[in-house]
Amino acid sequence: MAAPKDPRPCSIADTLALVGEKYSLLVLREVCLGNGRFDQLVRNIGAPRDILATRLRRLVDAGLLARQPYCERPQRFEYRPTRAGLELEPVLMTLMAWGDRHLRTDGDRPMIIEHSCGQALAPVVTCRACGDEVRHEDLTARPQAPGWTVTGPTAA
Amino acid sequence: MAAPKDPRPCSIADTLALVGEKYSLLVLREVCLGNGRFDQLVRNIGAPRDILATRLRRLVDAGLLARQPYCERPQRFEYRPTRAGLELEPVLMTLMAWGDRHLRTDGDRPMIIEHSCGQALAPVVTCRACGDEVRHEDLTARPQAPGWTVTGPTAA
DNA sequence: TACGGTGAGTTTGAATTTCCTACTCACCGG
DNA sequence: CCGGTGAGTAGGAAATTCAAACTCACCGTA
Repeated sequence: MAAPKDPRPCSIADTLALVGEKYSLLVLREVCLGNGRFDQLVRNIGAPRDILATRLRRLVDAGLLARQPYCERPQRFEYRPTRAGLELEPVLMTLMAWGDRHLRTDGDRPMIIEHSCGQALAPVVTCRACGDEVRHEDLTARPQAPGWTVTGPTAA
Repeated sequence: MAAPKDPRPCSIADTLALVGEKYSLLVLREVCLGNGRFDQLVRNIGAPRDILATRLRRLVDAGLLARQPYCERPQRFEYRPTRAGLELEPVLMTLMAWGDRHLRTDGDRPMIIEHSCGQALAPVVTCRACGDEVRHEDLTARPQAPGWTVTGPTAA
């Protein structure tokens, strides 16, 4: 999934090169839920075992997961999210919200995340500076590196 | 990329089944930037033309993109994001922010998005109800459908 | 001590996708 | 007429994925 051909330096592409392969983000979902054992992951994600092993290695190497023994004799391991891995959780929340809104009719949500404020979590992406919700019309792309051309009027 | 084996109903998995294939989110990046023409996409993304054609068909079918003629005689088309497609832009912003933070050293960001408030956009995922930034410790998973087991103490 | 079971993978060969290059088709401009 | 552009399609080689079986280490129990 490395992108040797992508002519543009881009943090979206770089991030996807790490977590954009099939199953990778579902692995993150599971470890964030606390289901970090190999066979749990196989069952819950439905991925072939060999592919899962490959993904796990990659995520550990990238520093998104840590492989921790949870019992010596017999050695057993559990995958847990690192700080960096946890920082991708908002992406998962946002994807889930999008799917709930666009892929499901009405209130048949398979999972609700409860926030500490007591409400069901409805994630909103906001601007740290002003606090407003991020909307397409409010964004303007400012390329900082060569390789970018932005044709649209408002861009982002 | 359909997930016939995934034993869990999950909006994250469903959303990724739609936009999780290689290049799909980069296509969305480009169309959000206004670069919606086929050859632009090929150049900017670095995808093989046939794969790109497949992805575009899929995204149009899913209602994330619209294929609009921008000139008759010779017929030429441009892909533009629909409302639903634009609603995935926050996901892109969040992925970009993560990549900027974890995959790059210091200030070599390839792209800065300027928000209408005048500041460089730093996207933060917040809870719509209370406005607080979403943090892992504040989340609890409440499965609504069968097929879910959540082992972790705090989950999400 | 043998027997079946679990966790965590690895191996193997077939099925699927991707990749790359070339090709098409419609048109335009000189 | 000639070369060039936009938007794809075609063909075969290369890389990935898949499913099922296999390994290895260990545990509980009978």
